[in-house]
Amino acid sequence: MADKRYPGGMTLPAADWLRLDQQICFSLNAASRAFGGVYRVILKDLGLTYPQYLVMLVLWEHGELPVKKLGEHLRLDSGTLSPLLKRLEAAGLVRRERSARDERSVQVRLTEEGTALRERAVEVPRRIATATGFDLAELQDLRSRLERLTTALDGADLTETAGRD
Amino acid sequence: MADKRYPGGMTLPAADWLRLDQQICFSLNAASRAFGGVYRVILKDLGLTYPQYLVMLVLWEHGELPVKKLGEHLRLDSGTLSPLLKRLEAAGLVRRERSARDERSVQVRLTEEGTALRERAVEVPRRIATATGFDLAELQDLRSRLERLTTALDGADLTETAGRD
DNA sequence: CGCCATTTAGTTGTGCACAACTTAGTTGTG
DNA sequence: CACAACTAAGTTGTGCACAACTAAATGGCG
Repeated sequence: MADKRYPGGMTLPAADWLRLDQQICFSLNAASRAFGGVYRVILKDLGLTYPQYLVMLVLWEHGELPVKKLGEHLRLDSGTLSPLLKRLEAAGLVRRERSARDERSVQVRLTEEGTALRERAVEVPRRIATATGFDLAELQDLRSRLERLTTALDGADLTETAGRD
Repeated sequence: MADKRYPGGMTLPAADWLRLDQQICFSLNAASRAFGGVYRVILKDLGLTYPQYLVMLVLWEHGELPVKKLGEHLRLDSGTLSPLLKRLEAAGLVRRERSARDERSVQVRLTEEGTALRERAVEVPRRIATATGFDLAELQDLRSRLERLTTALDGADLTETAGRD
């Protein structure tokens, strides 16, 4: 119980694992929130929150989409998207309408105003990138590591439940 | 406006920046939430949420702390911590008491139950690390990159406001 | 001492994430 | 066709993040 074998072949005392774990999960969490803070300031001009901006990015790239597809792109479910989209609609940036072909589905499409907002958003990424202090290669590298991490976490087998064997 | 110089000396069309930006901010966000999902499952046994676990980690490492110091460690303010600590107190894991020396300050300390929970928590980090599929060196490296990122973002000068130059 | 700026927690309100559930529409099968 | 299984979106409830604010205590400074 004191030491644990690990993929890299290295071992650490369990007490140190607690500290390391704290550092890693915390850094990720902190970086994510720091990012959110920077976006919050920069997006204020556009009247968007960070998650709303992500939705708009997807719509600018893919055009009209059903809520379901939007959720797949963003890894979000209708519980999060429904109220968010309602706010975007209230802001006049998107419209939601039931698909005629499949009445279960709701198509989300940009309004003229929503499409126009893209012009004002094109400068956001550069400002964000500058704020990170990272160069392009580093950002790309970080992105690929994070995607690998997310894939691993999503596919992780967590059945090794506490007490049982 | 089409191309932007960038620290690394590389350039990209603005439209591609929008896509890249989407990828990077989104991967960080997604990784953070994927982490949260894994923690949620693993911490269920301990009756903790992920932010509550972070608070417990700090308390296990540093012992009794005022809310203010706790917030500095976790990059959180009282608006988040106050209700969270109230829930931890309701769960019997911590106690909060006004400092006698400075009555503005509230000391947060572990109860016996809270201290004892550490024994059951020591296996969490290993399970998390395994779920990431990363080896120790990669995790350390990722952590240091994320910390550098957070520092840069926190210190970023965002005064380059929209319209002006 | 009296007064005011500062500091520390806490409260309120908004928005997001997510589990669990509801509602309505669709599809497959006998 | 009837009916069960499934699917899409929305709703409800809990908890977190954060801005803006309030309340109370502290610490200077004239």
